[in-house]
Amino acid sequence: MSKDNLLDALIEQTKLSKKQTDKQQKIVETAINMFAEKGYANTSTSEIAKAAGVAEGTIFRHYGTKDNLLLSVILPFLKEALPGMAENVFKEVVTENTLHFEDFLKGLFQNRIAFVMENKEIFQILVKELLYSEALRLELLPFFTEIVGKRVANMIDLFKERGEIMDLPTNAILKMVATLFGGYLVTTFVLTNNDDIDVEEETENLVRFVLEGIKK
Amino acid sequence: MSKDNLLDALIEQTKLSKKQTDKQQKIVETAINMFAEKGYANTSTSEIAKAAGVAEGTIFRHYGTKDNLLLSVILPFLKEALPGMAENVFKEVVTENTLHFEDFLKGLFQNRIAFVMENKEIFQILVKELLYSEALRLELLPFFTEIVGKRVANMIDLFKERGEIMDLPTNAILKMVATLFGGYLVTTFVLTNNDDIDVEEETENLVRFVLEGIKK
Amino acid sequence: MSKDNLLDALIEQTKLSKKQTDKQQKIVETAINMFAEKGYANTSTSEIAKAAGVAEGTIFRHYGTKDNLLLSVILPFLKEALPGMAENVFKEVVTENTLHFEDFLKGLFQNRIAFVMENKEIFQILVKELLYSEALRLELLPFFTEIVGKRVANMIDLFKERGEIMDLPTNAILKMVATLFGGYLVTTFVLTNNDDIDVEEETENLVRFVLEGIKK
Amino acid sequence: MSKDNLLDALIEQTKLSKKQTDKQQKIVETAINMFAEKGYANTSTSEIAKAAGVAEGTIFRHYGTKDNLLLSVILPFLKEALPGMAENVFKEVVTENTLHFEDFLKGLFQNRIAFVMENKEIFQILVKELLYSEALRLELLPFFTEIVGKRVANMIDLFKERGEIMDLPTNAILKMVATLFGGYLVTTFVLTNNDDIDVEEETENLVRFVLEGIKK
DNA sequence: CATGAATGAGGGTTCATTCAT
DNA sequence: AATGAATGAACCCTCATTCAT
Repeated sequence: MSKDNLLDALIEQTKLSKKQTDKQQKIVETAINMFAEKGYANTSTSEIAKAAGVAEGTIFRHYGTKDNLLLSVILPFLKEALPGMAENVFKEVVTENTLHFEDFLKGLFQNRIAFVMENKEIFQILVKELLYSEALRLELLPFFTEIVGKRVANMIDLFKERGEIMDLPTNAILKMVATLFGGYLVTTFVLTNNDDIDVEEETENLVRFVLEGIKK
Repeated sequence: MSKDNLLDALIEQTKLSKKQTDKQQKIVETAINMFAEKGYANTSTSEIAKAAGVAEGTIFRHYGTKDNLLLSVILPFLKEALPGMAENVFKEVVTENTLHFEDFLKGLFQNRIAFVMENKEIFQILVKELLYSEALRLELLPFFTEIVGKRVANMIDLFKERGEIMDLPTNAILKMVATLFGGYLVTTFVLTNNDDIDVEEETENLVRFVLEGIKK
Repeated sequence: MSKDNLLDALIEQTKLSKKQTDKQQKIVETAINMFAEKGYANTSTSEIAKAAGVAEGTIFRHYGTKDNLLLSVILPFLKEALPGMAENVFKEVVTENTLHFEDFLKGLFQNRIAFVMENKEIFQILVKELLYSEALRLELLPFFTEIVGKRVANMIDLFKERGEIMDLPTNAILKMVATLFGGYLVTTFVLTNNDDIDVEEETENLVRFVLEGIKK
Repeated sequence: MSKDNLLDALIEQTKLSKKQTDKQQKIVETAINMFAEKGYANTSTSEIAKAAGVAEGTIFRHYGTKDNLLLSVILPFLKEALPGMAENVFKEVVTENTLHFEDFLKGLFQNRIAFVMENKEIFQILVKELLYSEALRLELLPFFTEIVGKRVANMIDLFKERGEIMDLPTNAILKMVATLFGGYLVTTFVLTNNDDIDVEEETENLVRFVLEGIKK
């Protein structure tokens, strides 16, 4: 990561979104596939160029750096996954029908699983690089905790007040739920490459587990 | 991973365990630190050599390839973590005092957390490379499921019969527990570098969550 | 230098002097600044294009090659500095007031210092590339000796006959004077970037040194 | 120039002077020839490698950087040319036989001309890069003025007191002499590649010119 | 057993130049 | 006339690996 500040890059990119060339699109597409498959460090720009049917120089004309190409792949994903999510998702998910925490959880899980399924490859890249690059980790994790964590924490607090949730520290609850759901996403979409998933059923299982555990 | 069969390598290594030179020990030690910190792909053999106070040739004299050095780092860990665990751990954990599933779970979690804490760096390497290398993934995951999964599944079955656990498919239960515990280990020891953990308390939280969920 | 013959280029250019576009002018201007500052080899056409506010293609549309752009920068300077000088300068400098060699020398030095000061950047480029490019050197130096050297030699001969100058080989005298004056120009305008110079005084010093040396 | 401080590099290098491999020697030799001929910027490391009969990697194994290779070429030259000169040369040159300034000047010129002749190619490199690289210029020129300039200034002062030299500002005199001699070295050994020089005679001419000028 | 010089394939990147628009 | 996307050769540099000592 050459960019010092991911957020700045994110914002800047939103502005710049000049229309892409055909070649550019092909490059990004190819890069996504290859990064997802073999990891960023194990994919060479010359491979990408060849696979994209493009001269290697073309990559650098558009993205300047390999690092930057990675950013160009990740940022649009983050842009939709994080801040966007914070607002839109919760609007979608939390409606009048959300009578119980269970409903909220189902909505959230289904929505996010669907999103990751649609962007599975970028999700794979992100997870891999998050583990491999401390820089990325340091920049992204707090950001994530801040934006997403807080919202969910609020919901937990809300339903704690309504008496639906155990009287444990919100943070502890949040951590458990996040760990489980994160673990689920990584296991399902990165470790094993499950393509046909019954989202409904998986969600059901996750939510039941979160709420009731396994004890009879 | 150049080795076609991790298991063969594992077995072979056990035999070969010829006594290590001082230099060899220093090399492996250094490699562990650097692989854990920067990832396998981002660590060069020359760096390792320099940091270990050893000539670069020495590394190749002992390990032949860089890949092989990685194996030499990972295998002893696996050797203890997997098959060894299967037997010894369960012996330790499942005693006459294990009256309830809760006791089993506590014992297992505590034992494994302790083990990972003792081998944190190798665990980091393993997780990172598991994501980065499909070869490693393909070889290790089934192996893991087979050896460890089965044992735990047996325990679940046992306590299902005793009426302590919900009447859900054993696989589903296993998956939830594994996802949560795996997610916990990765989050705690790879994503964030938590050094001071109250194992007792963390275990308590995990077990309670697994058993009862969060619903009041 | 791709052009085989600088003189031909020079002559040709004189004819072609078609009116320049605004863009063209901006390109040349910018090129002069950047070549002078960082040297020809260290300045890329894309840098020039960006700094000139012009598309990179535009440079090549007008100048064909980077080499040619360099020529387009240097040639007009040479055109005025060399053949032009030979005639005009000597007309200006050698008048009825030129009673003594001292007067001639003062006039010549002042005139040329003024000229270089007005074209300092191109002079810097020329000196640098003269050293870096043997082709340019081979083409320019004989030319220079021929055109300028001869004229000055004639003057030296003239004043030798008048008994004002030592009875040494004209060539030896010429070489000394040229070395000193050339060294002066390079030191002052290339090596150190002296901006405020008392031309009068500097000339005075140079001339006195040439004529009388430093011995009491 | 990546090294921030040429002096530090110079000092450090003196210490490190570990014995060179045959290949190393060949590399430096070849680099000297090619840098001198075509300039640093126009010589590629692959060319050097090929010409030296060495793998390109070998260059970088020993010198790390192309910049560093340049330094390895220049520094030993400077080490002998500058500080060494300051002491040794003046000891050689200024003896009891140095009755007059003329003697000093002859000694100095002859000695330095001989030195440059012996190291003609490195001298060419140095001059070229001095013009091309502002960094090098900024670092070297003050250093040069300080070490060498001062010594000569002292001599000038000495002979001014003895009444041998005109009563002009020492600095003005120094500048003239330096400009002439520097100009002479550059013209003779860089601009034109004079191989057979009658050092005796050239020195004679220079000294006479410095002392008496050209006026009858 | 240990060294470290040497290798050469490959990596990311730059750049002058071309050409369709 | 002007653009700027595209090119591909060349550039500097890294690295796992080999081998003579």
